[in-house]
Amino acid sequence: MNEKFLESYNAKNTEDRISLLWENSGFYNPDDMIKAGLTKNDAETFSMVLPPPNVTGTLHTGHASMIAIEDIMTRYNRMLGKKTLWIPGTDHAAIATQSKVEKILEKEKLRKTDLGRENFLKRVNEFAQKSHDTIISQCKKMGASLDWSREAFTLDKKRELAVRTAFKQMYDDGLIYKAHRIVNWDVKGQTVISDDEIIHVERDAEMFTFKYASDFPISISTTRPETKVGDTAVAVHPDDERYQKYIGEIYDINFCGSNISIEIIADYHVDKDFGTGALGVTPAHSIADWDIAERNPNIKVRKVIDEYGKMINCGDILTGMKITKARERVVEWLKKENLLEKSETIKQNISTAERSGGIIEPLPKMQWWIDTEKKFEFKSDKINGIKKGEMVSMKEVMLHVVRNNQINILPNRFEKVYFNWIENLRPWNISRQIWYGHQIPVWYKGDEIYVGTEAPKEDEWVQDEDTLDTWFSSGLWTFSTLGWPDKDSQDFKTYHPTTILETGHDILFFWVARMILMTTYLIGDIPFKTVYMHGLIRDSKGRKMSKSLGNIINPVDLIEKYGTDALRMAMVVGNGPGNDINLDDKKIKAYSKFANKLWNITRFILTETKETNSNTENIEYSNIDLNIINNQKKFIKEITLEMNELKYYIVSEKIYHYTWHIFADEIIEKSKDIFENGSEEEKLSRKYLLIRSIKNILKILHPFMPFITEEIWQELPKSENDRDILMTELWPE
RNA sequence: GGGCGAUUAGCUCAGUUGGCUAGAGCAACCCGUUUACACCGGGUAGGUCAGGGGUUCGAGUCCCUUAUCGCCCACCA
Repeated sequence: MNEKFLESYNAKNTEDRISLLWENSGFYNPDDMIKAGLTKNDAETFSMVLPPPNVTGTLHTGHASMIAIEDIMTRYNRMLGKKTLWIPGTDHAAIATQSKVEKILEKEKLRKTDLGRENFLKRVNEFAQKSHDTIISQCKKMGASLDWSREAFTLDKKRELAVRTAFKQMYDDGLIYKAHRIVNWDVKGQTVISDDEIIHVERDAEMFTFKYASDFPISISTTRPETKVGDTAVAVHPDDERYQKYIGEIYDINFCGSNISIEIIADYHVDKDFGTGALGVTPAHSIADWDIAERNPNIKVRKVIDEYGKMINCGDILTGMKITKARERVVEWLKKENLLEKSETIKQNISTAERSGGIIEPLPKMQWWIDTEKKFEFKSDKINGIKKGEMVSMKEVMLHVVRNNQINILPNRFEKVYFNWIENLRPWNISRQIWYGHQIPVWYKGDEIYVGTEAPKEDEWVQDEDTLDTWFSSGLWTFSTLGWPDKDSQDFKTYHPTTILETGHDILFFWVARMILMTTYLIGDIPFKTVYMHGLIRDSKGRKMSKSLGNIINPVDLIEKYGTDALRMAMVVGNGPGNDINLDDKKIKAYSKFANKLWNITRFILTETKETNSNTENIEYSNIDLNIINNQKKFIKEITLEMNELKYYIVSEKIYHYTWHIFADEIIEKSKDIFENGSEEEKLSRKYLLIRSIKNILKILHPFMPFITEEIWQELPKSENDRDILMTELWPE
């Protein structure tokens, strides 16, 4: 018996060493498993991508729990004998990373424009590289059995080809188009963002009720008086008797120094009972009003706010003013002109940008869009219910594959959320006015336009300056990591579609939906069969972990303190799909005790079975022991079923319970009596039983607590039936 | 405004298709140092399963309703 068993279990002295053993074995890579004869060449496959962490910093506890669950899936399936591939990678995260670096530059009193595009990108790349290295080492500390030989980055060369290929195909099919439409403009971040990157924040706002002019027949209400110089209509409900007589009339007015022309129109969108029942329509600076203008094509669009949040094109008084200043100025003017009728404080949801925190200023702009409603020719016969060549829209396919259960989302309730999102999906704005990301693969030369995977050879072609929404490249992730667009890629043929996608429910729309969109369109197939959504990790009081609360826990600190195995168990036990869990130090501590318990169990067994042969097959077991073996088999059968149903949160607890309270408290305790008073046959039988049991326990516990189980396995006497590395063992029956 | 979730022992939570005499970990209390383990063992106490109503032979589990907390979505100016 190795001397280390004379002391308590020491995770610190064990985990890095075991990590190296696994890595050097090469067995994270399914090809090496096959070469070594440990996996059959024609075995069933299990494949999964690691949701690529953003290179914006370090991993948090949420990542740690994600890695724990996914590694359990991976190790379990590997032990089932499947060709098992878990692909690592990181995400460039465009806006998120760029804003992070801009914030760092701010401290140096620098702006990105001071550096210029090239130098700025150099800074971002340095930052991203550092962050990447930290993330990778954290993944390894967690025991993640990721195949590092296949590591990918959303912004590397191979992924660039995938992005450009996808873009070109969508462009050629007319699904990607350039259009002048109203967008969500982030004044602070100086870029457009998509609808999903908006965070609504409730705030107090002043709502003013007034008339444009004393001879204007209808009063309107607004919280944004400054935008009223951009009004081109007043909309009333078609059935509103108060205003019907005015519909169709046009009024030319001088409003706060600006000449405006207002047509009174009817639109069903207007709520008769809200405010005055009449809505001042500002098509250029309100998304809802833009829609009204689209329904009423004679309504003009007048842009009065520019990209810097300043008033433009609106007369001498306001032009050049900042928005907030202009608001005060208009109110002042209204008062002076005696037009203001009412002013009250109301609660209002204001749109802010997820990353910069700046207020969103809707304004019209030329941008690239993806049309999810336009029909295209479907590419394959792989989706039940859609035939090759059939004309379908992305929206339809996205709904179809989940409705007809070709993709299952767990827990099920998220399917409803998913459907609701798709049904209300607007065109997806994919261009960003930032520098870090995939530059749009479009080149211009005068009026000519070229879209392709490479720049045109001749001179004078200038590439579009915008970059793509980061989710465009992550949408391709399940297949861009497997060699697509190379149609001969062996990985793609073998491992796509992936078996499962495990991720947080906060990125259901951002990522999961976009992967389904991209894959069904480009490949004509699903990206994964099952979506498993884990919950958020909160602190011990159930609060979200955030910088402002100062309650962020670094998983590496927890690992230092309790060991990775204990942390993994704490994150898995009781953590069912979709539910948030509170992470308590006490819980992790409990599982570090469990690791020690297992260690002591091993010590006892090794001491008692010194001279026993390690082959436990074909033994004449006593009746008592046969009974124990049968119960153990029943137990393994039971948890195997639950493993297949992805119920790790139950299985982990059951193994804990079995190991401690059945195996240690009952079976081992009674063994002492047998070794003292039993017959020779009974003693021998019991020794074999203990060896057999500990091996089985190590195997079933291995996906959950890989380090300690491997460490013990390495010290156990092996028989010819045992494999050298527990990670490569087969799941017991 | 729409949708979803949670409410089970002092604390954190399990409890899948209705069969439970309702479980686990931590905390508490009592006993125990018999060589695997005091990071331990044996034991005790603690719950009208948020409230109310219903379906059923039977409900923590299904239905309705109320309350509280939380989350997501939404163009109410």
